[in-house]
Amino acid sequence: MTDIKTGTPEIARGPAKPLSRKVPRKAPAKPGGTPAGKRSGKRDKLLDTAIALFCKNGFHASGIDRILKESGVAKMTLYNHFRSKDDLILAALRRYDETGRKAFVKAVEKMAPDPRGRMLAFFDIVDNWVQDETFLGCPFVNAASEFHDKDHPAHRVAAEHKRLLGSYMARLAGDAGAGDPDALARQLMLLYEGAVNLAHVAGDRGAARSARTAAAVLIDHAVGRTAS
Amino acid sequence: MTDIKTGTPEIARGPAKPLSRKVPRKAPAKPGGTPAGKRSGKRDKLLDTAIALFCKNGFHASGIDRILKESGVAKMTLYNHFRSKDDLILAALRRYDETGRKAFVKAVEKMAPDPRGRMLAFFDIVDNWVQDETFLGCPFVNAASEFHDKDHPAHRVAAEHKRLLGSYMARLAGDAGAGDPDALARQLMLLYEGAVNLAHVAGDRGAARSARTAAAVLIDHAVGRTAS
DNA sequence: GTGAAATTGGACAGAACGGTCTATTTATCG
DNA sequence: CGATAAATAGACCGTTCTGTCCAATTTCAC
Repeated sequence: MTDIKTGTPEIARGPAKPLSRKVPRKAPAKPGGTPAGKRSGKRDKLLDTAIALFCKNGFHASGIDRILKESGVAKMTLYNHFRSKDDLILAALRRYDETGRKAFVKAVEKMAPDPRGRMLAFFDIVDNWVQDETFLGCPFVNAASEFHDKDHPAHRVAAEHKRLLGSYMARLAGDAGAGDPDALARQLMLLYEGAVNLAHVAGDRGAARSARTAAAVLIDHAVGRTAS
Repeated sequence: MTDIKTGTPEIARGPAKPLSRKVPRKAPAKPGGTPAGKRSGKRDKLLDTAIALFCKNGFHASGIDRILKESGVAKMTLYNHFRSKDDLILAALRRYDETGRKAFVKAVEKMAPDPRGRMLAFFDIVDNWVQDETFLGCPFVNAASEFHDKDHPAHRVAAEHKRLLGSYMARLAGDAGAGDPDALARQLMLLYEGAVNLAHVAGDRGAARSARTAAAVLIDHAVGRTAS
């Protein structure tokens, strides 16, 4: 793990040494082009188990041995795919960011066709999320909580996740005709962040619905004011 | 620490066994009434050091030995005042809640005399907070992140902290003449929570100012709509 | 089948963890 | 002063942690 005394994360820069002895098997690279399919089942299994345990019990509190036991993978397999626990944490967060964000956007766009409706759908999806019994807070907020150093890779991934989500919201705000899309998006992201965290910390089940109501007010204010 | 396998916090209920051999020295209880003064300097020092380290490095990542070294207190002194590390965490959070919330309210009331001004002052103070170089996120969000179990005492303290802050905001909203003070307060608390967390996770320095702008819109909407 | 790579289980190391115990010193108050 | 309680340093215990090493086995491409 990162040495908390020096505060220097040891895996900040990309891979230096190859992880596996040679090139990992991965795609056979047939000229015909066989679809990659299950590239590395063990790796995926590790990442799935890891992110689940990190979400449930925290990053520091989730031991390697626990992850291995739960995933049914041998220790050396883990250390062939990842350099360290920090590296595993980082990979799990990155994966969760990509898949989670894609799924989120997809759900939003499926729920409403117009930008205003999509901005509101944002909060409907959050409502579904926080009402879920398995809801354990935003994994990226949790990551930033355990890795306070802004230069820590895990914190960086968390910040980037929030930034990308905000960019999407700004695009919607622009499409909706807001005079200052970035300003509106920022305000809506405040409500989003607030809803997720109040739901988690205070156990407020209705946080997302309140956020939606407030969002509607802010949207109308921002759009109506400059559109009229 | 709490056994993460069973998930059962062992210090949920109040003190069962006395911590010190006899009654701690504390106030001499002279009939004349000598002011308590420094009741237990060591205990306070431990709590101060502990909360600082917990904020900086996290709860799990802050070892007992580190806290002792930093505070210059012997290990047995700690275990005479607190039953366990979990107990120390809890006491530190409780103390931070009380002093922090009092200071917050005091600053708000000093900054503006009227309820509407005070609701906005809320966000000015948050702005000061998050702009501070030493800002490390909300300790209670951090606590809830590391102790996900809603029944864990630390999570409970965090939830109570948010609830009390929300109650204060609701009182202001009522005084300001909002038709539904609880609803407005909830919306403003969403902005508060969002500002603190976006500032921390995404490093957004302007989050609190954006929150203030949005808060003004929501306040005017809630008050003007029902007051007219 | 053959050979190379991936995976396995388990032992192991070295450090850090929370917590206990004891013997000793320091401070406080009647 | 003398009694009593608080605080001290440090050894110590059992556990858990990340990470390493190895010999044996399985998987897969050809």
